Amino acid sequence: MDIKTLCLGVLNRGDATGYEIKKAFEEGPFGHIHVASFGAIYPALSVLSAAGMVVGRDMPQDKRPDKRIYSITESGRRALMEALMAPPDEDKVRSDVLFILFFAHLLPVARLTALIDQRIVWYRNALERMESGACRGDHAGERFVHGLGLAVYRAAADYLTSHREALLDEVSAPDRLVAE
Amino acid sequence: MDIKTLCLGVLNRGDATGYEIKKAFEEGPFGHIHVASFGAIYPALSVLSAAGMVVGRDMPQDKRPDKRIYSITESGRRALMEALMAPPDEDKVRSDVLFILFFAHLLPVARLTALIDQRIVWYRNALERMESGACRGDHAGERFVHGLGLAVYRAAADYLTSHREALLDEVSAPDRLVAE
DNA sequence: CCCGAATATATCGGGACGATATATGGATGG
DNA sequence: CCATCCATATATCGTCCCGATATATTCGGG
Repeated sequence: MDIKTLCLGVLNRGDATGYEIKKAFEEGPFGHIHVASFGAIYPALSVLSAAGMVVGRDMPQDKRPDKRIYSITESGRRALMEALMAPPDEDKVRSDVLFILFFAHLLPVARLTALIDQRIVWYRNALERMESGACRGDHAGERFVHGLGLAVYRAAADYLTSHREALLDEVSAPDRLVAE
Repeated sequence: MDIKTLCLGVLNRGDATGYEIKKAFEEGPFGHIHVASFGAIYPALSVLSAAGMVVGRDMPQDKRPDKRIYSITESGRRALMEALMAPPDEDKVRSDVLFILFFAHLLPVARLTALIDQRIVWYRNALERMESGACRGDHAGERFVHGLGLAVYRAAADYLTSHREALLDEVSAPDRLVAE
């Protein structure tokens, strides 16, 4: 799914600035679905604008930098629908933390502890935010995907909490030195 | 985590070719942790080789294309350790399917059904592969991360199975036409 | 009072992805 | 029986994206 389609998807829910689109992929309704960077969003909005799939209105602000509020057009909605009907790519995950934890036996126990504890905190914060309903929508699909995100995050947080001790015990066991 | 580090991580578990490294990120022990493409792996191995962090031996084969088997060096292990001690980046997820399902109210019910059912099948296959132990390792961290992957995939599969009907009912309800 | 965080847009370089090329053998199927 | 696809194996190349950086201002906390 290219960035242009992602922007159209966000704008289909309501008008937004580039900055607000970014937030939708950070802590908003798309938080656990997709990432997107400024360096991709702003050029994508320019291209979409030139193609007539979105229109932007400049909103000068006093106490803040000027905004440009984008709205999706009929042509944009058609392009979104077309993209939604195309065969989806495979999911792509990149987790530095899991990669590092994979090599737990090579790491100091203090680092392992910090890594796992920080991750549990991260999940707790994400769950709190998502449960607060700040990013829950009206449509069936939004609630379905939101619920899936909650279920997955809860499972991960539970696993980390319940298996944390066992891992730390295992890597700090005395026979580790012998095996080494 | 850049591709060079990912390659070093795989090679730290044992010698491998570029092709085998790719498979480790598809169906191997890193399957649910990280993605990596050929177009990134082969150049990374060349750079690592020039830097002396891996060494490659050419293995001519009769009935197959020739292989180049890489091994990690002491210098490569140091570089891996250094990368493992650096602060990890945030997790990055890209899920076309979840993005599409988010707009369930815009899609034909047949497409929704196919999308969800295919996804359930995908999770079942992944779980079967992971439970078979083909990609379970010896070290504590490998088993920990493996277990986390299982827990998360099971939660996702369960959620999809148990909420599938409700979503399909909701989007095919008669009042959908009225609301439209 | 200053520093950092938040709001807001824009650009640029480096790097990864995905498609494609090449070669071949085994399996699947019409 | 032949054709087509899949698996093995490496390599390159264009396109797109990420992440860092620049710029400007306001608000809140230490």
